[in-house]
Amino acid sequence: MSNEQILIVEDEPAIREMVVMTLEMAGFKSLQAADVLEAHQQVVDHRPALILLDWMLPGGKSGIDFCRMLKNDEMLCEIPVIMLTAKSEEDSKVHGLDAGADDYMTKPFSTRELISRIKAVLRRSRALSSDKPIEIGQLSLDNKSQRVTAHDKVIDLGPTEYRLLAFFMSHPERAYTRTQLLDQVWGGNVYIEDRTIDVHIRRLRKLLQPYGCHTLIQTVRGTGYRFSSRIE
Amino acid sequence: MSNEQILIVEDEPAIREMVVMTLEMAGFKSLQAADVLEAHQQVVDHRPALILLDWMLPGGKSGIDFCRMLKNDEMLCEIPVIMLTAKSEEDSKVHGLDAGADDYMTKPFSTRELISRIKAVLRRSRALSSDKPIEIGQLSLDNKSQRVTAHDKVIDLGPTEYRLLAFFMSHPERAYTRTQLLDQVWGGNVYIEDRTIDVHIRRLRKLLQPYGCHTLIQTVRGTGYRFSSRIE
DNA sequence: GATAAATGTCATCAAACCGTCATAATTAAG
DNA sequence: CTTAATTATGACGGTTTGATGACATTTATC
Repeated sequence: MSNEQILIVEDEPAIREMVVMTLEMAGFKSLQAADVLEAHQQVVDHRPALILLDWMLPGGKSGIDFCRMLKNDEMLCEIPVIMLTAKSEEDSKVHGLDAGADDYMTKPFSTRELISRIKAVLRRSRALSSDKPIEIGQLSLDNKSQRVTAHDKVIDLGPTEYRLLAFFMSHPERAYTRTQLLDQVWGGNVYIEDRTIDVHIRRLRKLLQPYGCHTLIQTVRGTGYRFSSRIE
Repeated sequence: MSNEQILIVEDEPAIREMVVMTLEMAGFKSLQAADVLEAHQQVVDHRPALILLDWMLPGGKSGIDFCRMLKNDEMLCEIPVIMLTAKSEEDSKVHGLDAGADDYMTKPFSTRELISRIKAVLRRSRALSSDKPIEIGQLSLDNKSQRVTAHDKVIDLGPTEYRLLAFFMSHPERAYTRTQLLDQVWGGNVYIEDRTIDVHIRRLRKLLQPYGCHTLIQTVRGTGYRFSSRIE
């Protein structure tokens, strides 16, 4: 049921048109907005499946603010957001992710890359709600029964470890800061020490160790952690 | 596929048409309704084998209300319901199940997934009304004679324990919250304490214990319970 | 109407889970 | 090689959660 609409929020018409073309060639329907106000209208009216959001926008509110607002809205926070930033604003990567964006891209980007990222994000955002288990390496996480198995053996995780692993497995191959993990796994507005993450990572690793899967959770020094099936 | 009619309740004609097409390609007959009023009419007139129900509907009554109403109706509560929700309303999956829905899907969804879920739900609902008992592990539940046996010995269960076990055995390998169990087993809108579930679980386990089947009912800490033949 | 079975609620207990800290180990930089 | 920064790890106390037994009320049965 590909009623999938993708909203592109971008002030420069040329870029917007280009993206729309790309999207339609790939079989997506698209919506457009030139500023935050229009964007908000479109989101409320059509509930797009994904939002491409320029970091710099005219008017009082920037893209980051808009993203924050979305992610704080109970009804809208599940819509995945890909932030678009100019190369000179590279630093904004971190800020973009902190605002709750699901991915970011630096302009200029190739149409191929755009489509592939969009598909990746959509796939990810569906993964958890689907009733098929997520399988990575020897690990299999079944959200329906809330159970994790490795080599067909059931691994008994506590609630928090389960949520943490579920997040990692639905967002693999990318590093997250402790703050991001707190936001995503614990949910916003918690007053928890950053370092507590270390302890939960430790516990998770310990539980995965007997199955040799602890190597999947990798430390990214100076940043945080990453779940990856690639060997470090 | 026999004379099975599936009712799709959805206000947007485009989506409705697409679903109808999908259903017919898979060999199902279909009925349509755009709002709760029409839906009710169709249900009374044709008694469909299954209902696809949009969560958001125009008019005073929402899909959830309609579902609750069905599940409270002695005559209609056996008709399985699959709730359709927009992606951004993901939280509603809990509420959907709480209202007594048998499954939920988030839009947009693939036609393949739709058909597979429909078949799964129909299979489940047939299992209970079929002549053949449900057998899991050593346990056998025969809905015709309303009896449960293990190793050919009859286990004497109270009505509530029987319904609880019947629900579990027709929905294995999935974690349910206490609230969901209340709505599914006790029927919607009951004013019963969540914790009461614990007691019934306890009673059920105690009765199954002599046959070693108590391990089938598993605690999912922080969530609720699960019926599973896989060892923990 | 009396007895027995079934059911919902509560109080209590034990286990688990979680967040924090102190300290050890590791890594990076000078 | 030293030092500073960062992460790993073990332990602790408080809190939450589920298990369990007892009890009161309702329902069914004779």
